[in-house]
Amino acid sequence: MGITRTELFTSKQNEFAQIAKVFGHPARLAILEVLLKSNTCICGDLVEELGLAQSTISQHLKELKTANIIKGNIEGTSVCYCINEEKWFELKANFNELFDRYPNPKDCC
Amino acid sequence: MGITRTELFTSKQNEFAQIAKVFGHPARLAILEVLLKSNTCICGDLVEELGLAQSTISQHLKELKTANIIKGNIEGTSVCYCINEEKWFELKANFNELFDRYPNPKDCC
DNA sequence: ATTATTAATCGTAATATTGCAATATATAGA
DNA sequence: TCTATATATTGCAATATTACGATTAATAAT
Repeated sequence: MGITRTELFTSKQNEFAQIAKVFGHPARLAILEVLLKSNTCICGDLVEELGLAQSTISQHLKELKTANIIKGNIEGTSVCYCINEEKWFELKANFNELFDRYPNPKDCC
Repeated sequence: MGITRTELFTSKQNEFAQIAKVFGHPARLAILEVLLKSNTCICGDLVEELGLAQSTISQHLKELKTANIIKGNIEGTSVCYCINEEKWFELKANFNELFDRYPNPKDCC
C-alpha cells in the first residue's frame, strides 16, 4: 500500500524513521556534505555542484528544512543554507543512543 | 520519476543512503529494538510483537538482512535473528564520521 | 505418510518518492 | 518600470515502497 502504519509504532520510532529517511537519499547527503565542507553558508552554488535540475534540488532542500536539519536565510535574491547546529548534534546523539543499545556482552548465535 | 539518479553521486553516498533508508521505517526500527533488547537471538516472536502481517515482517527482515544489519540462523522450523555485530559498529562509525564533519568553529549565519 | 508450524515468496493494490519542465514569486539593478 | 537572476511551487510521469492475502517450502511432530 505504500502507506506506513505509523499507529503501530511509538512516536519516537516514527520520528527517528522520518529523520533516517531524509538521510536516505544520496542527493540530500551530497547537499549536506557541501554544507559541511564549506565553513560558511552556501548561497546558490548547490545547483551547479550536483547534477540535478533546480526544481529537484529545491525539493530536497525543502525536505531537509522541514526536518529541521538545515536552515535557510534569504540574502537578497538568493538564499543561504547552512546546517542547523543544534539539530545536528541532537541527531548525532539520537543515532548513538540507538547504536549504543547493543547488548554487551551478548549471549547468542 | 521515483528513480534515484545514483550515477550522479559517489558510491559512498549511495551506500550510506541505502543504509539510512533501511533505518527509515518504524517497523524496521521496532524489529531492531526487539533484537537489541533481548540479549539473545529472537526466534519467531517478532510477528506477535509488532502488529503487522507475517509476510510484511518477513519482507522487512529481508531488507535488514540484505543490508547485512541482521543475521538469520535456521533453528529447526523457525529462524533466529540477531544483529550483525560487526556491521552494527561499522554503521555507528559511519554515522559518526558524518556527524563529526561539522565544521568547528564555523563562520556564518 | 500426514499434519501442523514457521517463514519465505508471489501477486496485487494503494500510496510515496523522485525528477523535470513549466510556471510563479520575489528581489536587485538598469 | 522593465529586466535579469534566484528560488519555490505546480503538475505530471515513472518508479519504489508498503502492506496483505494466498501460496509455497521446509522441517517437526504424530
